[in-house]
Amino acid sequence: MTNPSKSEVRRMALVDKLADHVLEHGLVTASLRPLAKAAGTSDRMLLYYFPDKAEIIAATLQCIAARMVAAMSEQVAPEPLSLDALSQRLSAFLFEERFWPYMCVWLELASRAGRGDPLYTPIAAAIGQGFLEWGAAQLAAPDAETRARDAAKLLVRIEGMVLVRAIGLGEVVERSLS
Amino acid sequence: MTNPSKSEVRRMALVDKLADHVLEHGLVTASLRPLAKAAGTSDRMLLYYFPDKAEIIAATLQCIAARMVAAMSEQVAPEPLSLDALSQRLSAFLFEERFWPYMCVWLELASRAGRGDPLYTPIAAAIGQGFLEWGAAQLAAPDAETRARDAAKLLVRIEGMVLVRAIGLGEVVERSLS
DNA sequence: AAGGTATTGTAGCGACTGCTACATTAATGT
DNA sequence: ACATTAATGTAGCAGTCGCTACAATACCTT
Repeated sequence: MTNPSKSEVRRMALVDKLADHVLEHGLVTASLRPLAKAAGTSDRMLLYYFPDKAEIIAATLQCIAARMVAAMSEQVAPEPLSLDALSQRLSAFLFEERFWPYMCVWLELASRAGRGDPLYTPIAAAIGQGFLEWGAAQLAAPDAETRARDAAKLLVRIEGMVLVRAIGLGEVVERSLS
Repeated sequence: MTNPSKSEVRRMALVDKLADHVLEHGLVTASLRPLAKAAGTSDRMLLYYFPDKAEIIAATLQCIAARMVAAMSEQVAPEPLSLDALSQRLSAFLFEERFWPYMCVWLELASRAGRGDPLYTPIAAAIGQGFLEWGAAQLAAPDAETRARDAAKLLVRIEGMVLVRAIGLGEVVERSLS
C-alpha cells in the first residue's frame, strides 16, 4: 500500500529538514521552536503533523538512521575483509567530515539510551544491531561462530574509536590501528 | 598552602552531594534547582559559592573524575597483564553496578565533547588521558612502542564496550571478549 | 554592646520549554 | 456555489531555565 497521503509526504519533507538540523546542532538544542524554524515552519505546525515532541524526535532519528544505512550500503567492499582490514576501512570513512555529524548524534543517542530512556533505547539498539549485521556481512570468516565474534569485535572497536575521537584523542585512535 | 577556608570546605561538601546527584540522574537533568535540592540547599546558595552554572558543573565533573581515579587505583593488578587479560579484567569491574553510573556520565560527557563544547571538551580529554595512562602502566609490553599501541587499543576497546553496552547490546560485548 | 562581614531567604526577571484554544484562511468535494 | 475539511497564524498558558536585587539574619571582631 503506497500511502503518500499528501500530509504523509509533507511530514516526510519536514522530517528531512529536521534531520539536517539535528545533525548539525545535536539533540541538546532540539527544542520545538528552533526545529520549526530550521524546517521553515512553526512549532504549531510541527505539533499539527505529529502528536507530540517525542514522536517528532523519534521520526527524525529514524530518518537519520536511514540515511546512515543508505550511506553504508554504498560502502560495501567488493570482497570479504579481515577484521583488521574492515576496521581500517570503516574508520576511514566514518571519520570523514560528512559522516562525523552522524557519529555525534549517535553518541548523544547512546548516552541517553545508557540512562534507559524509553524513547531512545529501542532506537539505539536497532541502529546498533544494524551496524552489527552490516559488519557481519562484510567479514571474511571460516564459520558462523567466528563471524559472529569478529562482528562483535568490530562493533566494539568502531564504537570505541568514535568515542575516543569524540573526546579529542584522535591520535590515540590512529595509534590503535597501527 | 592548605586552604580549607571554611567556605572552601563548604564548597567541597556541596560538590560531593552534587556528584551523587549527577551520577544518579545524569547531566541532562542537572539544572540548578534540582541540584540544589539534592544538596539540601537552594539554587541561590549554589550561585553564592560558584560564579555560575558552568563552574558548578565543572567542579562536579572533576569530583566525579577524582572518585573514578581513586576507584581505579584500587584495581591495579599485582603484575603486568596482556592486552586481552587486561581488557577482560577492566570490563569486569567497569560493568559492576556501582561503576556503571560513572560510565553513563562519561558517555554524556563524551557526547558533549564530541560537539566541541568548550566546557566539556577539556575535562573529557583529561579523563581519557588518565584512562590511557592507567592502562599503559598495567600492560605487559616488550618496548615502549608496543606499550603505547596496546594502551591505545585497550582504551578503544573499553570505550567501545561501554558504548555498546549502553545501547543495550551487552551480549555483543560478551561475545567480543570470547 | 556595636559595627561590620559572611551567609541565607524571598521574590522575581526575562527567556525559554512543550503544548493548546481559538480563529482564520486555503483547498476540496458535491 | 456551497459546505466541509485541511492547513495555518496568533496568542497564550503553566512550567522551568539561569541568574539577580534586596533584605534579613547570623556570626565575629573590637
